Amino acid sequence: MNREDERHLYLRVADQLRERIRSGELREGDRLPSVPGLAADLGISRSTAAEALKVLISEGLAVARSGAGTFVRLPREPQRLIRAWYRATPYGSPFMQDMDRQGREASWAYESESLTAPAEIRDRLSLGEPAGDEEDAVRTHYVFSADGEPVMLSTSWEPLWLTRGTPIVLPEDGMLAGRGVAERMLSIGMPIDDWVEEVGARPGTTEECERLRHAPGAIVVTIQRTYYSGETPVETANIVVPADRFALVYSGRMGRVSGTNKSSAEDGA
Amino acid sequence: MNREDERHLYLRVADQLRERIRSGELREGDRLPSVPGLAADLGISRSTAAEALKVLISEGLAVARSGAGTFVRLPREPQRLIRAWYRATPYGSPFMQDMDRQGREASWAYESESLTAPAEIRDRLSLGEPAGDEEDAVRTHYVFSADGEPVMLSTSWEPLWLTRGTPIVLPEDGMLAGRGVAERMLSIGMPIDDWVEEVGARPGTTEECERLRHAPGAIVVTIQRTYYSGETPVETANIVVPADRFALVYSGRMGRVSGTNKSSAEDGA
DNA sequence: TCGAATTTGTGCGTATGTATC
DNA sequence: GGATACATACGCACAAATTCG
Repeated sequence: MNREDERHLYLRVADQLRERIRSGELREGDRLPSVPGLAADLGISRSTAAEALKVLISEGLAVARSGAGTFVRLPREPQRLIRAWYRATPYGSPFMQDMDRQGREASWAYESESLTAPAEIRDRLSLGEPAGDEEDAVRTHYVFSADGEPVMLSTSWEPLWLTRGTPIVLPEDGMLAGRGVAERMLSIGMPIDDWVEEVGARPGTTEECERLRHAPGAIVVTIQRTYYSGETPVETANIVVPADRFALVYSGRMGRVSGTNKSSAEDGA
Repeated sequence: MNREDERHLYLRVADQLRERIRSGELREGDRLPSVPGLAADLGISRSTAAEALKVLISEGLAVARSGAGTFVRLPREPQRLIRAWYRATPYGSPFMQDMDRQGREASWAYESESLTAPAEIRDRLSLGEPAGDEEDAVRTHYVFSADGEPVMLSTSWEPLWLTRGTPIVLPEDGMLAGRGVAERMLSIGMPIDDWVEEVGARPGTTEECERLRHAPGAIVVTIQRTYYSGETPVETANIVVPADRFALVYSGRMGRVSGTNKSSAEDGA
């Protein structure tokens, strides 16, 4: 199965351990052979044994606990978060819909504040230069939970010029609280037409991992989402989900202009 | 500036080097001090000096080239890979289009083979149980490069029952070589209508990181893409991109059934 | 073209600190 | 407290890749 004889000793040892995990001999949470143990069993040096374990750790297949040992940590089958479906409905919050679909109980906590948006957000919301230190956006921090366990962080920004004086200035206030951005914006005559999401991944910050009750430095998937009403950006959010628990699902149709777009829909061959 | 006295020597050395990069003293492509050099200058052991460099490498701030040295590699603003746009055209390979749009020179290498698809792929292609050890799929490994640098891996699977006996059995053979799946499938009367992508992130495997010339264990974004012609899956691929270089962009319209879908379009209030 | 010098990578050995059980 | 385990730090030797005269 190996493409070559695998020149390096520590890689061969790593392969061997990986195989014992793959085969099911070593299971989630089991202790891997210790560094001195491996060294003695295989007649190799401790440094080399340690090197082999580091390979598995860097691949995310194991975690080391100082003083205790090195333990198998299998990647979980991730839950699917449906981010786009070509039959998507615009009502209710996407997160709620998803959890409903999977029969999990969704809940969330939030905290809103008006302030002057930072440069990156100004850009995404086309806010232009700040007028002195005037507050021009509402920021809301969300922590979403499924079955009581925190699973998603979101920081949402809405321009104040849009919502000032309307009943929906505060996202989680009034009749439409918890109904999602789309419905709220519709209520003030700004129906959301388009969305753009930019997806990336990075190690989570200490704060993010704490809030998600996650191991420090664990990988998170980040989404920068912006909603548009016509050409006007009406909301943007930075969303963070733990990568080992969630996969994002996008879906669409190819080769045709979708929906009734002003830029005339021709029929693809 | 350091939050603590930083107990460990190799971390202090790493901090020092990182600072020299941050300050601009060391620039993109510059050679960092060599292991023996560092050891001599700072009066530390070679192993510790090497350890310090490994920290920078794992942070993606440097790359080592065996025999040559260790070089600064500054994080770039991530390139945007456009995965979905509601004005998308079905012709040409998506990767090529993207690189064109960004004025980068795209190239790729590939390797095709027919074999019996593994369980996970059978599932995605609706292949059912394997008939003995009969080959029933064509697998193609791709390495895509931009400006000579490998940036994306893809393993594509196509069911043999579809393409056997047609001019497009081998993806990179014949007239339509390099034109992308959509065009090839169209040529045998299977136009691609729908796509589904499942996006996740994890540490790269040793092999993936090698192929991408990336630090071992660096974070990769994974995409599982499946193309459908009607209800029939005609291709599926596992795509891997380094997370520190790319962000995926998805975009769409909200609240309407897109395109002319057979499953009857009702008009949302 | 060849070889010498340099550099990273691997592998070995040892010792010490510190966390966990 | 004692045994065990990982993490750091030191030392050395050699292989393989690269660079340059």
